[in-house]
Amino acid sequence: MSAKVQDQDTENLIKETAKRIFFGEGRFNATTQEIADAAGVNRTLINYYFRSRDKLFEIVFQDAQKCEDEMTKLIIFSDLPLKEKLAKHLDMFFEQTKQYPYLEIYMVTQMNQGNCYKDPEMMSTMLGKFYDEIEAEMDKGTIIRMRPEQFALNFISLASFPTSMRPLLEPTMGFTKEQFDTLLEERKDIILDTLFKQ
Amino acid sequence: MSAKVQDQDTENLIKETAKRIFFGEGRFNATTQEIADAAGVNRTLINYYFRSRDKLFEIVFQDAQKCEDEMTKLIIFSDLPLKEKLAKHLDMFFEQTKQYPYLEIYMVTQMNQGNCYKDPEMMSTMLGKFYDEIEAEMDKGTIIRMRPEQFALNFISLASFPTSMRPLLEPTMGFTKEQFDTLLEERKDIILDTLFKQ
DNA sequence: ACTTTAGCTGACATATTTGTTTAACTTTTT
DNA sequence: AAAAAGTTAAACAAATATGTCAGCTAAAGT
Repeated sequence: MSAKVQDQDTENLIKETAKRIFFGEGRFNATTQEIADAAGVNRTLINYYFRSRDKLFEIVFQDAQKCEDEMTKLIIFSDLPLKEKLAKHLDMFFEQTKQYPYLEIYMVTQMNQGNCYKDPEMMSTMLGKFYDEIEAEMDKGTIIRMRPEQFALNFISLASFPTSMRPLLEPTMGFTKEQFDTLLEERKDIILDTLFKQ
Repeated sequence: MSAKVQDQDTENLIKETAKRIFFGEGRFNATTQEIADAAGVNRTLINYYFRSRDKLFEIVFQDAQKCEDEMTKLIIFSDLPLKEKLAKHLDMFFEQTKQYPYLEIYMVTQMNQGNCYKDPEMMSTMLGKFYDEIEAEMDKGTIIRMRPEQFALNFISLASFPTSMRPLLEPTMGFTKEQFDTLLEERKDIILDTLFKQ
């Protein structure tokens, strides 16, 4: 039993380290040796626990993706008014992308290579519900009229882009790490103000 | 002389092919053989013209980046009112990202690995001018008040995200290629309507 | 205390990719 | 026609990364 505990420990250590290197630092081409070094374990342990580098990557990827999806589901299906729902999603999202800023970017490069794990069923259910709520707000006049898909795109753009492109934006716009953090903290309100009529 | 022309042709053919594979198709790990095959030339020609795969990549990358920068400069320093300036930038930008959707994403992964070629001098000049114009619009009351950096982030987010994340968004949101194209074409007006008060 | 076994390691074999070299062949230039 | 530049093919060396395997170690079970 406690053998299994130790197993879990090392296996998990490798997994978490790989996740950090891949999606926290954006080093998608990191070698098994680099991952092993970062985790402080022998390289062959990666093969021992995960068979191959590809499998490790796959597991880590699906892991991170599932985590994000669960949260999104939880918020979307909550009974809050739309604006509060979005506010909550922003909180969660900023937290998540702070830890793994490169996850979305990686998903983009993989999606077109056929490595996709999104559940289209769930996705369309969630989007449908989301679109309905957006239309209702437009009827109420709290947001300007447009196709709900466009509103959804606006929201996800305003939320995702600054975090997922941070490594590019921060130096390009001449910010220090601290300044950019401040900027991001202010963004939650900015985004809601931009999306909803004042 | 015409030897040089032929030289230019093949050299350019390789360059353009590599650019397409890297930043058009997002296959950042494409081998020299794959590039040569796609260009219909012998693999060793890549070494002949560019010494190494890395040099080729570097040249192609800087090339694409310079192209984008030139356009941006041209528009930013034009004498149009802000809203029209942004409209023009959107036109240019959608055109560019349609051709090389993966360019920005790649820049993100490279920026933090130290491979950065942005001119900070020029950047801060452009941003300064941009911020001033934004403040002027806020004074006029055509956009809601916020730090100009936030407005800039809003703009670049709304413009960039849907195109640079297209490979992810299109299937996730359940669009066909045609539907997504339509969506993007509508976006120019949507973005301006979202950023400026009605 | 002894055996078993999971966890772990070093060495090796293999595959992939890259860059170089040499020799031929073609086209262009002189 | 000769020379030069462009191009291809084949062969090779070197580097890098990956996966396997036999065997070692230390903890768990008996």
